[in-house]
Amino acid sequence: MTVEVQPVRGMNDVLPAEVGAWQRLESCARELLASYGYEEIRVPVVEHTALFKRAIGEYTDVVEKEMYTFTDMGGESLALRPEATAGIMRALISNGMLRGHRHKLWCMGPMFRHEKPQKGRYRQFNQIDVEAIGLPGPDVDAELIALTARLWSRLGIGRVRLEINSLGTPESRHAYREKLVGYFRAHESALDSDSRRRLEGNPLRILDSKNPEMSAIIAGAPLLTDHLDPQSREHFDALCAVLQSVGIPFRINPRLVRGLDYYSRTVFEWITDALGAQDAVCSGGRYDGLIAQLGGEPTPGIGFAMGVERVVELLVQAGNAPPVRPADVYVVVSGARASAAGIGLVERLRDALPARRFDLNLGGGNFKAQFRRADRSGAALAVILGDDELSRGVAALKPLRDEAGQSECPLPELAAAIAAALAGTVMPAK
RNA sequence: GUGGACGUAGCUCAGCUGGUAGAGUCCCGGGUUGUGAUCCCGGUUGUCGUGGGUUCGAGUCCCAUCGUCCACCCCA
Repeated sequence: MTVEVQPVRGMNDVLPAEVGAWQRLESCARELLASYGYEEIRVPVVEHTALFKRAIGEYTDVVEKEMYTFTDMGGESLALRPEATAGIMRALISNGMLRGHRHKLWCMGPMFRHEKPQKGRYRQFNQIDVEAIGLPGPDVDAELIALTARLWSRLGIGRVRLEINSLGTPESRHAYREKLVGYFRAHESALDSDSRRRLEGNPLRILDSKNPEMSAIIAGAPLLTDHLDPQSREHFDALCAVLQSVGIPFRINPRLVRGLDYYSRTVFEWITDALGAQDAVCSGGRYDGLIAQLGGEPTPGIGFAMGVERVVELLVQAGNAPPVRPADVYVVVSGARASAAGIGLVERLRDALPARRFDLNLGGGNFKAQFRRADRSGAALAVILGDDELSRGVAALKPLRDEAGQSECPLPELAAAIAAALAGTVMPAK
């Protein structure tokens, strides 16, 4: 295939056969978020590069090597958003929405990261992003997690489990980080090359290493959980208590750290064993310092991002992707007069039965071909209108999915007859 | 960014130690001058991912490149 008709690497089409699973997730999430009092916000896909550097952290992988950055014609450095939180916080500040107000917001759309694609990891990918602003928690932390748990159960997704941790305040995390670096420096000869590199940039991530040879040394490392400041400790204990009281199982993972710099205190991650190496389905945490860091009035916040492609994959694997819904009625026309009258007839049927799906044979074709199309369309019922029927003021009705015979029906009664014939079939969801 | 596997019809795939590309499916037409899933008959479809090289001759061997998948890394 020539290069210009290939999609850009890591950027995928969602085809009609797959789109049902996306719609189910989207409508389910919309409904659920509304029921928890969250409002939708839409923000640009492009922001100033500096915003992401400030928010996410200049020395994170996301900013350092994964951002789609470009200079626009005015000479400004802009970037395709690699995540949504920064843009939403910017919107709250630029629209003067803080001033002590609380906001519960969600946002859905594409994100961009220049990574090497693999299963569950794409260069353009979609997230459902949920943010609660102006609430210090831990009550909102627990509610947000409960919301995600409810989404899984509504979608019938079972292969996920929850891990939580607390990163403490920036101060306590900084103190812990010193201690951790000291420990790893003392064992530097035992570290692999990845871990040595992280010692400078992000020593907390060493704890997350997948290298089995590192597990012994990691097991001996000081734990973040043991170095929390008293308020963070209390916050975290309260969160755990609420989760227990509402019956959401979780595992405390003291090695759970997040990749973006802005997180503090509560972090959580829903992980799965069904997606290969990309096991994070939905993750987030508290970012109490972020808004102030961006120049807004100091305001606490917590949020999470859900990987839509990953959740859709789980939905499909669970067998809960809705099947493509075929037409209810296929209309076969024959002869010049009937062909011309066909569209008028179907338009009247659509007026009478707005929830039903009508597939009018388009593009001609002989009877055999039209019936073949009718069959393959999956329609339950064929309506046949030929010049003969037209001149007698009737149409023929033929059930395609059972052995009931063909019948004729006067045109004025056709809609009622179709409604009766389809009575046993599923009406489409709105 | 690093490593491994793989690219043959729209789709799923076959193609021996190099000899000039095949099956199923799909689609279209006919058998049935107005009746579909089966059956029978017929038909269309390929720069063998791309570009070089070796050879009398390359889908097959070599090199490069692009793409897909998987893992590392990173993360949703």
